Amino acid sequence: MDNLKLENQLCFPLYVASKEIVRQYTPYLNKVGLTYTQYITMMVLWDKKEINVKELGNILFLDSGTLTPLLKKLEDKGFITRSRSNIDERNLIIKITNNGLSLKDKCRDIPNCVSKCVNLDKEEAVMLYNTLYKIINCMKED
Amino acid sequence: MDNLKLENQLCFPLYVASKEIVRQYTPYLNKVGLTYTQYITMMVLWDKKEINVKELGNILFLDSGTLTPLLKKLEDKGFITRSRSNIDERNLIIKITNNGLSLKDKCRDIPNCVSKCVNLDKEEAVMLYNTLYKIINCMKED
DNA sequence: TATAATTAAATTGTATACAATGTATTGGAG
DNA sequence: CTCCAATACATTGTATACAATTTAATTATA
Repeated sequence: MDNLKLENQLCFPLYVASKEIVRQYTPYLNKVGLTYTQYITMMVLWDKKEINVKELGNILFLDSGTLTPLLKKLEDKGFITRSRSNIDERNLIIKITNNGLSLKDKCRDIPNCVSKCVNLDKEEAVMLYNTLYKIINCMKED
Repeated sequence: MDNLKLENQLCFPLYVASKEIVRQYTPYLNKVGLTYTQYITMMVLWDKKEINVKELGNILFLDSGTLTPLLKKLEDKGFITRSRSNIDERNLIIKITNNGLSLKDKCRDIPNCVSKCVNLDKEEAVMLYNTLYKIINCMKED
């Protein structure tokens, strides 16, 4: 068995499924003025209201090279504010605005719309979820 | 249950796992002078020797906007050639070079190195593989 | 057979990703 | 208190991704 054949890779369907799922989100997210990465960033903010870039990066698995320009765009759109911490000027505090909070209502149906395109039964979805986090945690350790 | 919480998403661990796996490949691929996308492109070429951009895009789920610059880079590195078809000048034929063929030997151990970082038992891996292709096929239909 | 429609790549524009580097701030050792 | 290491974020450079448009070649149709 050739271990350098595309059909024998696990990484390839992972890479494709990830891209294609993100693509399914795109038309819905366009309507509310978000990209996929901006959307998951807003999810953290809907939950935490306030967070610094470092913590946000830890949660989203993204670094400042990705987050800095992305957060500036979310600020331009009026969904968040960016301000330095008084306690430690190195920290940039991201706060959600009222505009950003009310955006959540507009996104309410998006997860359902997308999950309809992915016909997994609940058992299969739970299995996938657990396996993916197992992979992620394996790699976190290094 | 809040369907806009990050922990309740299936797409998010998929997105993270995909990125992090690709990142695991990076140091090994650097040694042979490839990026991840170039690597999966070479996998197709190792198998098929010759293919046009359209077919390649269908296999890899990538469009010409991604492939055109990528294939130019692979040509610069001497792993492939790019030439128009005589039968239909619209088609660009990608052919693997001897240099590209011998690159495969240098990549032989890479899948094993990476899979060591992902501690899945065989049953779990097969399940993941099947679920991912199920998702991909669902979305192919639209 | 002229012309319209289709197709295959290439190009353009926008938005990630991430390694590597730079910069400003803070904390700690002497 | 001073200098040095560490930390947080920003910047730079390279490489995807993909929607939308353009260009060139081919096919279908009136």
